[in-house]
Amino acid sequence: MVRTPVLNVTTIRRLKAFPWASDQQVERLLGQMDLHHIEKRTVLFNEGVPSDSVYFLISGVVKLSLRSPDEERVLVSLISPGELFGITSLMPGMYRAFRSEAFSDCWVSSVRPDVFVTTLLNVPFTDFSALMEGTVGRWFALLYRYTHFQGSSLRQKLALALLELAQKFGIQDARGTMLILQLTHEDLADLVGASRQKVTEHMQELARQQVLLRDGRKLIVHPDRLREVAGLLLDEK
Amino acid sequence: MVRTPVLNVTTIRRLKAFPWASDQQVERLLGQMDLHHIEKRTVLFNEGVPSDSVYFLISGVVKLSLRSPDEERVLVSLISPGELFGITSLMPGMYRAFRSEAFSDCWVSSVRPDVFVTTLLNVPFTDFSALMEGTVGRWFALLYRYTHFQGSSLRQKLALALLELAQKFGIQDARGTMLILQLTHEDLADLVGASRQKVTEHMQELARQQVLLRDGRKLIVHPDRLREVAGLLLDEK
DNA sequence: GCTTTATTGTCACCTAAGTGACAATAAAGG
DNA sequence: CCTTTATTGTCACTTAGGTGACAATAAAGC
Repeated sequence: MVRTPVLNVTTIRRLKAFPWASDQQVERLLGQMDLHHIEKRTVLFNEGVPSDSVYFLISGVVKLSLRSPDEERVLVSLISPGELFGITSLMPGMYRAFRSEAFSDCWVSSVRPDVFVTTLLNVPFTDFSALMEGTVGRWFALLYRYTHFQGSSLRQKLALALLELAQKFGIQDARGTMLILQLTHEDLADLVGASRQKVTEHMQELARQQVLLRDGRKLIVHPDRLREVAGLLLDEK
Repeated sequence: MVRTPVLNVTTIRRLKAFPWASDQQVERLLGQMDLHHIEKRTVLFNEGVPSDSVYFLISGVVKLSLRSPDEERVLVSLISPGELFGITSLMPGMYRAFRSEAFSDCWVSSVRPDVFVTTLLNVPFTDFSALMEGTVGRWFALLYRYTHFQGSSLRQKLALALLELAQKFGIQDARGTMLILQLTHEDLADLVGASRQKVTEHMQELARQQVLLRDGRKLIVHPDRLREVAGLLLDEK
């Protein structure tokens, strides 16, 4: 038999959550939060689905994970009681980046992100959310790249890094996306955490396979093929 | 001779920065922003120093990097014009996590984080900043771990991961910090991106060197020694 | 308590990537 | 245009960590 925990201001304070918020705000927030019991190994959400709620962990442990190119699971993080998770929902139009599942039996609460923000900050959600995207959106993109590096070969890491560069520094060209940035193989090596020599070898291989081509010292890449090399599903990112 | 760029609403719009903000807000923000020309290779800030301004890149490319355990530089990210960076300053009491330096000659503008937030969001900075910490602070900790994984040996990655777990799931014990979480070597392997077998080997090595000890299937770690193994400076994190 | 299943320990062997050491180019500076 | 310096290309050799295949424990279920 499972005993339903009480979700009140005292509980929140004990978990050291939202320490800055007033009792009144917490009270109002709680009125909008629901409560679920989740059994070990149950999936709360999967990567790729739309982000529509913020979660709050009351008890137990939640695991965030990711599918690596070779079908292995990358364990991204373990969430402890009192933590918020699923916060991609605070940015506009985001999809879940990780799968979340109960690592042990859990009590979890969820709220709509707009309710969460307006209650605790008294600001329109769209404004907040846009500001988040413009600021921490960058961090998120970095986290995306780094978590995907896990369990990838150098070839895949290179593809992932070039893809990110193409989004940031690419301009359309008849032959593909040209990077308006002179990067040496050494720079690329520092970016993917590899040796200069191996980067040279792999870049040549990628050029031979028409994934990219070099025009002098400018790079022209083919995002679709890079995505394929990186082992991403075609709809990802 | 360098020509000083004009920093007005038109420039901001052209760079597609703060698309959600009104002309009025942008105007007010610009009144509070200064402008610097930064020559290639100049360091804007170093990791470890207090975070006291938000930066906005007008032209050129800025590089974010990190010192890895073996003194190599990890290239974390390249910033393109129109992007904000140095946003650790939006969270309370944070230190810079990366070094930022001009990758090419740049024009950069900076603002005080409180001015930035109050102008664009009309909310007290302390409230905003506390909310940021409670939400995206997690992402930041993850990014910290993953960037530090770069260029680390399995041994160092394990130490880093255990350190994070100790912070989240550790309780003080006469013999060190006990993890109130049953993790198998397989879980740890998934967390650091390694094979189960090698994790077993390294965990034994770490136990032999008194960095951690096992009480049944519970782990007791020694954060200071872990920090040492991870190759962090003693003041870091 | 005994059987079953999960976890840990240990090996020999394999492979991707690191390393050092150059030659071959290409760019930059005068 | 020529010299200097930075970048790329190539290769043999080393090494950390992956892999498969077990035995030895420990935990869980009945």
